[in-house]
Amino acid sequence: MHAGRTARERVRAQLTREILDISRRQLASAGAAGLSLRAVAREMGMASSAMYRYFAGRDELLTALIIEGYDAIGAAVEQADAALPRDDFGGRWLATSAAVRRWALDHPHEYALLYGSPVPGYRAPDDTIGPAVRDTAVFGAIVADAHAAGALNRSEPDRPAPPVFAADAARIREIIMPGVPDDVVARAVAAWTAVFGAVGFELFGQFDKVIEGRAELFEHNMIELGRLIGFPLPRSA
Amino acid sequence: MHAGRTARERVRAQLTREILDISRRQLASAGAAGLSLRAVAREMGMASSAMYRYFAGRDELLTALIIEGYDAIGAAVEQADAALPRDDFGGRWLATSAAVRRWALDHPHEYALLYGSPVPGYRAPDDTIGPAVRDTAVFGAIVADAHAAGALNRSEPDRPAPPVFAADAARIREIIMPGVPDDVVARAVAAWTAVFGAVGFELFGQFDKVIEGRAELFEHNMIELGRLIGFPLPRSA
DNA sequence: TGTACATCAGTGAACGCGCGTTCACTGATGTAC
DNA sequence: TGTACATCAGTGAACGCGCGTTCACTGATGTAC
Repeated sequence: MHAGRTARERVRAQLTREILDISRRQLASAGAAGLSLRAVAREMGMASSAMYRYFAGRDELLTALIIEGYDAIGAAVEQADAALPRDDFGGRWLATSAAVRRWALDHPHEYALLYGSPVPGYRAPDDTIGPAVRDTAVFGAIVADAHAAGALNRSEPDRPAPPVFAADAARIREIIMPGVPDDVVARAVAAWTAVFGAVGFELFGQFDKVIEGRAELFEHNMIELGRLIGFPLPRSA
Repeated sequence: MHAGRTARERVRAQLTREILDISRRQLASAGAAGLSLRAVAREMGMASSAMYRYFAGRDELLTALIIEGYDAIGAAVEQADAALPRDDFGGRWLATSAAVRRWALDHPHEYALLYGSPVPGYRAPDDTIGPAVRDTAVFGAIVADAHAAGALNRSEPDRPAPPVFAADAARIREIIMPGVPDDVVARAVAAWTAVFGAVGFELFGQFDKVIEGRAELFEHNMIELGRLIGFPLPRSA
């Protein structure tokens, strides 16, 4: 199952892959700001000028890495979600948030590229927007499914979302959370950002010398946050 | 009120300040990874070698910036907290979380240096640990005060924290949250990381083209999160 | 108050390194007839 | 099936740049007597 017909096309595809793999590996040592075409070329055993047959420049390479990264974490989250019965909303929430954490721990530098500080001097083109929401779309579907099934119940009384948020909520509803009312969208955003807050703290060192039982605390907190949205979740961990 | 007695000492202190100020400004354009002694020296109108009279090297300069950053955000949070009556626990929570967001928006690159992706090749020395908890200590005091006053009440039933978390909770109690039981510590950690998750998403671009009413959504979500801890908070925004 | 000496800030050249990007080129692969 | 030409991958040298750090030095400031 070779993608291109001619030998040239096949070799090209394979070398492009190799460049991306090596680049991703180099992110780990130098970070995004230090990603260097010359270093990649060196490891490929090619002249640095040959890189320009594959990518128009450093920024285009970065963009490709970002898109692949979003796709990878998105796929991981989709897979975690797909493994559970559609009506196990609490389980799906816990599985997807855990998948985000797992992927982040397994690919710390890619995670930093996607969700950490922006790379100075680099501006992401619009191509990255689509892949960027892949993981969030899974989460949105869980919330939408649970709401449609009438399964979102909270002991906390509901508070209306702020009026200015109505436009944002409408936009979010349209893309990933059909039929979900504003205040639930707001809580969903809160919970989803909290997932990345917890992952970021763990990954970027804020938990160092403070929190040791990280996996357990993460799951515990995800249950609390899931309750905030209203997912049906177990009483005790 | 000059710190040093001799003219030399005063000039030295002033130039050190100037180097730090220029460095901080340069963080903005080049990011932490691109911070360069030579660029700072150029802007100071000095030979690059002269920098070594003030800092032993690039890493020591970075460390100084990190420490000043933690101190600055810590001071901002302290100030926000101090402006409210000690027994207005909900207000103090909202004020401190808002202060974190405010400071981050006002100093995006410093925030990225403190809470974003680690700088590749740089390892923070232990000097940074103390200042790093200054903001968190304020938050811890609010939780501890509220708990001591018996003011933490939730509609959600309590869930015990996971057993492995006991050691972490003890450590946290000792440093910043005296007298607070494990499950409350766990929820406090969840809420505090969620603050930085929300700020990070806003600052690092995840909200671009999605959320416009950011200040309002932030405050709304902080009320939800504050309820999760059990702070007394208003019913409607 | 004045002199002799020690301390320290700042200079400028240099070392050795890496980077992104351009350009004219060689030689291999693919295509049209 | 064979030949002529076009396309494309990859080379290597070069341009112009920036970086951190070291070192021997000059000259000004501070200190002890």
